[in-house]
Amino acid sequence: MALAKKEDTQNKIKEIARKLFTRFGYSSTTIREIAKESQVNIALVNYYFRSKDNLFRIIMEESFEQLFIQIDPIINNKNTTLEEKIQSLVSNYLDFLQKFPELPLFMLNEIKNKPKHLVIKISLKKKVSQSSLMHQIKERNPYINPLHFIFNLLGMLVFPFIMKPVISSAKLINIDDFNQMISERKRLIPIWINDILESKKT
Amino acid sequence: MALAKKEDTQNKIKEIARKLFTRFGYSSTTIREIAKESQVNIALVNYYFRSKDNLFRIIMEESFEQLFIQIDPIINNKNTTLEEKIQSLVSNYLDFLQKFPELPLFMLNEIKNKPKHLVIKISLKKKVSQSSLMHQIKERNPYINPLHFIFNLLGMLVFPFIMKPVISSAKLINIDDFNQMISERKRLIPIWINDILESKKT
DNA sequence: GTCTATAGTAAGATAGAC
DNA sequence: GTCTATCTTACTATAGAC
Repeated sequence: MALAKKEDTQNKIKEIARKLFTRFGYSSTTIREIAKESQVNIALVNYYFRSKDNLFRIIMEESFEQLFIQIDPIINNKNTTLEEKIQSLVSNYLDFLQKFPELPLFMLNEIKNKPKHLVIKISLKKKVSQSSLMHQIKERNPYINPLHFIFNLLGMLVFPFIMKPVISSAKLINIDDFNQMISERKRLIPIWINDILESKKT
Repeated sequence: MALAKKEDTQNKIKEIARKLFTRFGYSSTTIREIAKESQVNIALVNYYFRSKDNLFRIIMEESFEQLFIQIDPIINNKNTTLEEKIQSLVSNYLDFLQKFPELPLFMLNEIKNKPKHLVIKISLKKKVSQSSLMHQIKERNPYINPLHFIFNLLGMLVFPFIMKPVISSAKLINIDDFNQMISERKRLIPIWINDILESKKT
């Protein structure tokens, strides 16, 4: 009972913290606000997580893993064609981003501001460059650095969500039309990526 | 003479502030640090700019204008073809981004965190949707919402710079290879955009 | 496990001297 | 125009009671 309560409270604090960090960033989020929204005292947050910095680090690591756990099994599946991988990536990632639309901008910005949090991710290079996806891209179009296609694919997926705050503020389109466009992109991005992979080899 | 000194100091403070705000964001930048780097006292910063918030607002407005002053004359030029517009956009914007690589991530993040700063930009909708570029895209491919192409074009241009901190931290590629890739993209993006504009109309 | 109370620090802002 | 000194506030963190 005490244990269950403990797990509950600790987890509640973490999830509130995740929400606030993701929305407002590290510096604009205070332990006070986290405690208040979690309906506990400031001291308790530090009791469970020792410091604001440590709490943030835990959340960053979890978010990072969440971001990459989506794509890792897809890009390293040896039994799928390039087309199947792209289709699967687009579909899974857009679903994921619709659930957590603020995650990419938050992560990218915090990584920029505090590179120390990135110690774990040096493995990223090996993960990406040795992936099955990378090899298949290289095979399909040997004339162009495959990173270009990674940039293009990731950009097509992520960029609308990074622009979302601007779109909302400027009332460029409303939220329904935005979601409508994301649905269309599930169908269109694989076609576009295929087009540019097949593009004239100059 | 006193006037020249005034202009000098005021401007120096603003440029230091711009650098710090752009690198570390609003909340992580302190007036103390701005003053220190500008080699003046805290009081002087407030003397010239009244408050941190006001200084930030001025810099945001200038940065925003700088971002759009690049593209406005290009997308609204009635005497150029779609291909010429795209070529010109890609070339100018990548040059601009190589000079100010941190600007997009900074702007996008601050807009997300403080939407109040976006009052001026409701005109953005009219600017974009009524632009000559938008009409030409619609003409070229009437089957797909032209915003898709705007997303794709902007994403292809901006996304590598938004990813730059991750790339550096993860040592995915080094800075020379990055710049090399940006140069290649000046040539490649217009080709790719043309490909997806011509894509099968499903 | 959870709270109150408080120490210690750092921030934004301004009054007043030069 | 520029600085020193200071007020006020808000933050992180922890000691100690329950």
